[in-house]
Amino acid sequence: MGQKSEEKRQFILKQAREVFAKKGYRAVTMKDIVDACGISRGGLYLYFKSTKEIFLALLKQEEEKAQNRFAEAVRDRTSSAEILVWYLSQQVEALFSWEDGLAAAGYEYAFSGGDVSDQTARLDASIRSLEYLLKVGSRRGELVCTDPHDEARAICLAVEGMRILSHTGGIRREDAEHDLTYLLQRLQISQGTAFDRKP
Amino acid sequence: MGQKSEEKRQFILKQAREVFAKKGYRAVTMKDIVDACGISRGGLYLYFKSTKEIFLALLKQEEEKAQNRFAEAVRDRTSSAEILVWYLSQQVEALFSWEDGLAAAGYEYAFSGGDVSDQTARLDASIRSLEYLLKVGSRRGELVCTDPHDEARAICLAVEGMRILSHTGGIRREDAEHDLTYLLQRLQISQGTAFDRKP
Amino acid sequence: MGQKSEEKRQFILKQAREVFAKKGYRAVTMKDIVDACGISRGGLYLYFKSTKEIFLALLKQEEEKAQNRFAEAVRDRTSSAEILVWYLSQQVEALFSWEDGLAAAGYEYAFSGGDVSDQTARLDASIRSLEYLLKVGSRRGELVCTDPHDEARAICLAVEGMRILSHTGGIRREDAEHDLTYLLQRLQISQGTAFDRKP
Amino acid sequence: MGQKSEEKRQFILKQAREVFAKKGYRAVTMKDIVDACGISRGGLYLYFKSTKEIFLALLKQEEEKAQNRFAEAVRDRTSSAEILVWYLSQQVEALFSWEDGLAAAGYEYAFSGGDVSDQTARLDASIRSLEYLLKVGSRRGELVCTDPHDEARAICLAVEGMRILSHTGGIRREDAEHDLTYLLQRLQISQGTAFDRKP
DNA sequence: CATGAATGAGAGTTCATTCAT
DNA sequence: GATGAATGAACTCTCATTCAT
Repeated sequence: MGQKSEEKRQFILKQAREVFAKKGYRAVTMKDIVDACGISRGGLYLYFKSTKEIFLALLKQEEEKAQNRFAEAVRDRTSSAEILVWYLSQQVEALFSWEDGLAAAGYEYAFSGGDVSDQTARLDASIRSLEYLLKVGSRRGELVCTDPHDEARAICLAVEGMRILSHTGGIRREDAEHDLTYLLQRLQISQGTAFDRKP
Repeated sequence: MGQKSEEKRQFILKQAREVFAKKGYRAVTMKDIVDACGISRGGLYLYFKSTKEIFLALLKQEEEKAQNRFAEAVRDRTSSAEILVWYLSQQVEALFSWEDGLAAAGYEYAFSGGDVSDQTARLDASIRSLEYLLKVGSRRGELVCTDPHDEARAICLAVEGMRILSHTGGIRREDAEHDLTYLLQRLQISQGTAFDRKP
Repeated sequence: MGQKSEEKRQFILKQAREVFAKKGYRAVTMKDIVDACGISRGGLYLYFKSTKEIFLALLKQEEEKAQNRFAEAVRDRTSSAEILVWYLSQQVEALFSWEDGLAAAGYEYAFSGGDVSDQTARLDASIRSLEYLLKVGSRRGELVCTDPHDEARAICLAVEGMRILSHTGGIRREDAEHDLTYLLQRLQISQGTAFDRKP
Repeated sequence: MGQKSEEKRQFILKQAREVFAKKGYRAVTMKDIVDACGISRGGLYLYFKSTKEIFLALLKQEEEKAQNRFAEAVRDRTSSAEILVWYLSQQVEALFSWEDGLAAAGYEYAFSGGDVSDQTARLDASIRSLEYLLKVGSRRGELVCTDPHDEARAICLAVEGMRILSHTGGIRREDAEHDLTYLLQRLQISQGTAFDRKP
C-alpha cells in the first residue's frame, strides 16, 4: 500500500545497520545489504535506491533514539546532578555497545561530504541539555560550576573524543569510565547522588 | 634503491598527500594518484603496491612531524605553562589548516580496520607530554592541577573531540579557540605567561 | 471478453499511443505503459504480453484510419484533381501533427526487424489510389499525366521522404508544403480546382 | 601515444559498423561491440565511453564518404547530365548494398533525440549539388528543367523515401531503379548521355 | 479480474593489477 | 626502470515477468 511493507523496510534497516556497523559507510555496497537480508537485488531497490538513502534512514532512527535518551534520563529523577550523572554515564556506556555502532559509519559519511546538519544539531542539543543541568544543579547547590556553557562544551568535546577513540580502538571501556569520573569529580557533585549512577 | 628512486618516492608521497587530504582514504584509487603524479600506472606499482601502502607511508611521516612538534614547543621556552599553552594552541590551530589534512583520511583508515597502533601511540605520547608539563608546572606554581594524569587525559580527549568536529564541520575555528581558552583557564595559569601564546 | 475488458483494452491503447509517440518504439518499457495507464503491472499483462503486442494493435488501428482517409477524401468531391489535392495535402499536414505520432516508432519497429507487411500494404494502397486518381483525372482533362503509375510512385516516395524528414527534424512544415505544391504544379492541374484545397 | 592505438580504434569502428548495421542503434550494447571485437569489456572503454560515441564516430566517417561521392562523380565527367545520372544512380545503388548499412541506425539515432545537424547538413549539401547540376545542365541544353531548386528538392525527397523504404523492406532494388529512371526521364536528358550510366 | 511485491538476468561502468614493449 | 594498453572481476541499476493474495 503506502510504502510497500513497512515491516520489510524495518527488517532491511535492521540488517543494514549491522552491515554499516561492521564495514563503515563507503565500503558498503547494495550487494552487501542484499546478501545480509537474503532478498533479491531488485527487491532492495523497491525500498531504497542507494546505500546513502538507507544510511540516512538509519541516522534518522538514531536521532530519535538520542532524543529519547535525555527524556529517559530525566524521568524518575529529581536531582539535576543525578540526571547529569546518569545521562553522561549512559552515553559513555553506549560507546562500547552495539548502540553506537553507526558512529564510525556516521563519521565516514560526514567525511564523504554528506550532510552533517543532523549530527551538528544533535551535538548542539546535547550541549544545551548539559548546560541546563549544570545551571540548575549549580543554583540548587548540587554541584559546583561557575561557567555552565563553557563547561558543557568542554564535557561534550571530551565525550566526542571518547567516541572517536572508542571506535578506532584508541581507548578502552575502563579508561573511558575513569575519564568520565574525573570530569564529574571536577563538578564536586555532593555525595549521595553521584555514585548510584550506573544505568 | 638508488637515490633517484627515493626522490621519486618522496614526490609520489607529496602528491598523494593532497589526494588523501581531498578525497579521504577509501575513495582514493591508484588512478587518482597516478593522475596526480603524472606518471604511468605501472610506474606507481614499482614504488607502492596499494593505496594502503602509500597511506601508511604518509602516516609514518605524520608521526615524525608530531614528535618534532613537542620538541619545538620546548625549545626556547623555560616556563612549563608557556610550553603547555603554546603546544596546545598550536595543535588547535593545526586542526583548521592544511597541516591536519590527513586526519579525516586517518579516521577513515581506522574505521576500515586498518592498524591504529601508530595513532594510539601518538595519543599516548601526547598525554604523557601534557602530564609532564602539568606536573612540573604545578610543582613550580605556574599553574594549578591536583591530578596531572587525569587532567592531561581530559584535555587530550577534548582536543580529539575538536579534531573530529573540525573535520566534519561541527565546530568553527573561533569556537575551538574559545574552548581551548576555557580549558586553560581552569588551570589558573598565572598571568604573564598565558596570553602571549599564539604560535 | 466482456465489454468491460474491451473498454479497458482501448484505454490502454489510448495511453500507450502517447507513450510510443513520445519515446519511439524500442525505448518503451512495460513500466512506461503501466505508469501512463495508472494500472498495475500484472493488470497490463492480462491484456498484452509485450510492448510489441501493444504496438501491433496500435498499427492495426492506424491502418484502419488510413483506409478511412481516402474514403473521406472521395466523399463530397467529384473532380479527381480535387480529391488528389485534398488527399495529399491532408497527408502532408498530418506529418506535422499528432496524427502521425506513431510514424517514428513505426520506422523503429521496422528497423527492429518487425513485420512490415502492414506498412508495405499501406504504401501500396496509397500508390494504387493515387494512380487511379491520376488516370481518371488525366482522362477527364483535369490534369496532365502521361505515366500515372510511375508518377504515383514518384509522389508517394517524395511524401515518404517528407515523412521521415519531418520526424528527424530535417524539414519544416512550410518547406514540405512548398514541395507538395511543386509536385502538384507539375501535374498542371487546371485552375479552379487546385487552390481551395486546404483540408 | 596520442589516442591509444589508432589501428585498434579503426578496428573497433569496423566491427561496430556491422553491429549497428545489423541491430540498429538503440538495441546495440557495449557488450555487443565487445563481443564483435573479441576484446575485454574494459578495453573498449579505453577507446569509447558509450555506444553513442562510437556511433557518432561512424557517422563522421560516413559524412566524409558522402563528400567524396560527389567529387568522384564529377571527376572524369564533363557533361552535367552525365554527372547527375551517375551521382543519383550510385546513390540508389548504395541503398541496397552494405554501403548504406548505417542508414537505419542513423534514423533510429535521430528518433532517439540525437543531434541531427550532420544529417540535415548532408541532405542540404545533396540538394545544393543537384540544383547546381540541373541549372548548368539546363543552360547547356543537356536537360530540361524550369525550376532547378524545387526539382532538386523533389528528387532528393524521393531518394530519401527510397532510402527509408529500402531499409524497411518496403521497396525492392528493381523498383527503386525503375523509379529513378522515371525521375530522370522527366528531365528529358538528351540521348547519348543518359544510358551509359551505371556506376 | 486485479494487484504490486519479488525475482534475476543483463546492461553500463570503474578499477586494481598485469605484462609486453 | 618505466610505460600504458589490456584484462576481468565487481558494483550499480533497470526491467520483463511471475505469483501469492
